[in-house]
Amino acid sequence: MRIASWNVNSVGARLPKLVDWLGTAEPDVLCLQELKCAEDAFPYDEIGALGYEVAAHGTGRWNGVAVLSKVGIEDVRRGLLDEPGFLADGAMFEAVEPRAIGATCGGVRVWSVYVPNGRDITHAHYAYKLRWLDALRATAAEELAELPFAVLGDFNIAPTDADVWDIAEFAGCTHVTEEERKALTALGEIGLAEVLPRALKYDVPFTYWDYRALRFPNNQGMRIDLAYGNERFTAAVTDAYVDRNARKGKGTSDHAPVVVDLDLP
DNA sequence: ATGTCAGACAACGTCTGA
Repeated sequence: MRIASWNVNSVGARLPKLVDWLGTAEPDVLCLQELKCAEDAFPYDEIGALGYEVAAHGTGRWNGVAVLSKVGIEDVRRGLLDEPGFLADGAMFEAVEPRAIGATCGGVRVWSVYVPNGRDITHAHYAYKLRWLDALRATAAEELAELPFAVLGDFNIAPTDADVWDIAEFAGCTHVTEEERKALTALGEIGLAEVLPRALKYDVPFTYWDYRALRFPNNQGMRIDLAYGNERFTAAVTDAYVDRNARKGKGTSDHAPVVVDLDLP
């Protein structure tokens, strides 16, 4: 079974690239992040024509996650256990955002997650990010005993200093702090381990390169799209890689897909 | 060079977020 994850930065804008990629990579299950569309505006027909069922969780302009599957979708769960919301500038109330969706696909329990960015360590969005990660841990802890189980998505955290092109550039920034990395360690403490992908080129399998400043041609990237699985999941992994080819050229996402191959009993 | 995208909006340019 092939399970992948991709932050597409708008499923509408990315539809031609997404259709192409599904045709060549042929994942059985694909976790999407940053749909940037409402649930009912998802391109179900185009994706369904390729043989995928879809479970989407989205409200419009920001965020949005989905699971696509050729091997069935059951027990869909939208949102985390006690998921915190965010009080946006000028908003009257805190809003829970569409950042997590879980589903059982072909006997594997899969979560597609889009962890809050954090913006700046002094910003309320950063505290929100840490609270959100705590809710993710609690939700995973509740579910991971059954079935092969995995959480895949855009974590907006580089697990080690080597996972950014130049750690000196990130002094005092989000994505590389001790607190954020502790949240990843906490996933380990409940029984999840990271599936480490191989790079198709260069040493580090970066998954994200800013559109600006020629970051991709200069390979100034970050490895922030991650996959964590329980023992039953990780023991079945036969290969994992980042498909940086999907980041090449015009009209691409700023993220590349992470692909995990499994040989499940 | 805060350098590029994407989406929404009383809207063909400016804003927010990444």
